[in-house]
Amino acid sequence: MATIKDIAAYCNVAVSTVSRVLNNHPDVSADTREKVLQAVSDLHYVPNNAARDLVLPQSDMIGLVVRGAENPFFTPIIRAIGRSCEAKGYTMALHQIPADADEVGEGAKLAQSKRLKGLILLGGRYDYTCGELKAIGVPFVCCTYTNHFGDLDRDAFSSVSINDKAEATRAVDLLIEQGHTKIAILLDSTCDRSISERRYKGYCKALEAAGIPLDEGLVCETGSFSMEAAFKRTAQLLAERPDVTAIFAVADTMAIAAMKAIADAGRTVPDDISIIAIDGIEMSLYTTPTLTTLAQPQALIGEKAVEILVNVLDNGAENSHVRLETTLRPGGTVGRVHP
Amino acid sequence: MATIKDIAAYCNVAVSTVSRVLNNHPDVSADTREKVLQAVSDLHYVPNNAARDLVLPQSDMIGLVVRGAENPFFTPIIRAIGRSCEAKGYTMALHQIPADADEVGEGAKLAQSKRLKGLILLGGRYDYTCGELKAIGVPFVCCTYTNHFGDLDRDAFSSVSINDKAEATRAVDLLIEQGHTKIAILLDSTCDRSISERRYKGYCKALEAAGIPLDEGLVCETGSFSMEAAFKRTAQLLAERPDVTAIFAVADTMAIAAMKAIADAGRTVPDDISIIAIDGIEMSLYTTPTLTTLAQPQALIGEKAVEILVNVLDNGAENSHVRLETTLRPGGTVGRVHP
DNA sequence: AATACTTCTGGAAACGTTCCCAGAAACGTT
DNA sequence: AACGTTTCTGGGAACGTTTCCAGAAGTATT
Repeated sequence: MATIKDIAAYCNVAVSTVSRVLNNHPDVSADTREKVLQAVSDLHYVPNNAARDLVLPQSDMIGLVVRGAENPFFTPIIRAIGRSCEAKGYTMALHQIPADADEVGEGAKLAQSKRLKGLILLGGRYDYTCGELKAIGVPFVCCTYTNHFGDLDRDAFSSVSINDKAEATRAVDLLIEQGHTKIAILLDSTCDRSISERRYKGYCKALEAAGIPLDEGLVCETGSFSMEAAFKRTAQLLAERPDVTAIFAVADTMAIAAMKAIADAGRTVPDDISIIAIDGIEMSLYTTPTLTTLAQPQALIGEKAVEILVNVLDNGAENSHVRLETTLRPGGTVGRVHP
Repeated sequence: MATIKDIAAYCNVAVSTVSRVLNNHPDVSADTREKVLQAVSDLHYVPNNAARDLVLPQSDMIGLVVRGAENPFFTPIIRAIGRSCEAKGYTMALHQIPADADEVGEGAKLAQSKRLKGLILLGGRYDYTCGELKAIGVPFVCCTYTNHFGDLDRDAFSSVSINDKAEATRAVDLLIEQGHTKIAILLDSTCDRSISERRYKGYCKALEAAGIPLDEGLVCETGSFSMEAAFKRTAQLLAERPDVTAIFAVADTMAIAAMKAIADAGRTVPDDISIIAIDGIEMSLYTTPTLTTLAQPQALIGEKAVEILVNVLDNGAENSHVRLETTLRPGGTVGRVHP
């Protein structure tokens, strides 16, 4: 509860002097500095952030707004962002928002009310209007957004993500190479502008290129992103379509839930059903068999996001859009089709 | 960037009037209120939190300091805390700290610099001194701490957790009931005052009660909490001790990693090796076989923590210590020992 | 018509910082 | 001895809010 004034009174100096000591300004004599520092520790002084933020033109805080933080895919990204911010002299302020909230709108309010210098948006759709974007005023970067901008103003923000459509095609191609033709896709929804939609498009593209007609009965929407929904939807698929031989899941968590449903149905991975996913979460290294997945460079995503943002902030750089590539993490869940 | 002054000027009223409107004070006429609200939306006004926090005696923020947020066990707890805070009119401020940081010390600084009303500490050890605790001044509750207070002043804080020792005993008893005697324990460390230490004690107690001598070679410390470490340590155990028939893991994540090591070694769960754990994370529902675990009431832990804290905050209640019980979630990883 | 309420509004202090500006003190140079 | 430098220190404004206090305007009561 001690304030800077108490410190000043305690050692008979002016508040401005105390402030100088606290902020490591050079023009203060050695013994005054020591005296003040002593008082700080004697009185257990801790600076009041509100006062500091109020007077400072801007904070050194970068806001990280994450929607759906329960997804373990985000964990390493969040950590990387935290670390990178620190390395660049910024502080990360983490803000979780519910899955049904509007990420950008929330971020805008947050940025203004907390005087954030920049914003990183993680996880979510990008179904906001361009006007809202510009109104924010603070630079921001969208992480793991899709690469399809639609009617968005590309120059108004930065982004870092994989090419969802192309990577999905790659994943499905791997199944096709093994002779699969009855390939199901497991996704939360094909809803407009979602990451799933882009991956769904990639799935369609791969099928088309291989001359496999799209089979609506193999498109499995779960309605939500939960493992439970993925589990149930897979069980339903297996019951309805005994001919399916492979599943492409748009997320590792979904794939893991699907594997359980397959096992419960008395089928085997990969002998009866092959499965591949995109994400590369830690947990998917520990399934049996190990999940075959296109691993996203999670740490790199976080680092790049901070790098781009800080570049805009410190050097006035232009907004940019970075596309990263996944790495195939070969597991044991993809096998040759059995006739 | 618009301030309350801009609003006041825009519609020819005093700043105090604007403030009243913004804070829903009753004593302001209907048309003035409307005029101000119009200005607020015209000028895209967003209140400056720093200024508000500065003048207010205390914020309505409850700080949640979590160490090791990458552990999926915490996810539902965090969500429950967020929701409960909201329901009680408080705002949760989430603050992640690195695994090597001192949780309480960090929390103390945070609480003071951000004028938090209360603090919830999640995940971590309790190896701090009592003096530090008291110095904080703001009420706080420790979540998932162990129930052994040692030299701590019980009245200085609240806590909510399971009885780690007793639950561990219960878990190991379940293995013993199935005829197992060569039971390994998988933990990060038996380090003083950690949760693992308490569960280790419970393990020892169960063995002793059953007349099984403690076998040092079956006590598997991993050194860290990571899945990778658990995986490697289990592989080592299986190589060194072919006689082991059961494993008690102090956390679900560790158990899942262990199951992978067992599969890689060509052994089967539960036919060759039984495994049981404590925690009950979502992912452990999707292993094959489903992990048998003593599930902690994660949501309840979060809710209780907030309830206790708010009770102290709002009603000046005494600190209290709540012990919750786990629920056995029967899976398929525990079987009768084969001779 | 005077008084006492009620209802609404404005002025101003306060919160704890930072930072600009002015000036004191010490020192060297002419 | 007078003057410029340098080094350090103090005073005070400013940041954007909230809230107390005083008072204006309107209404009801005597």
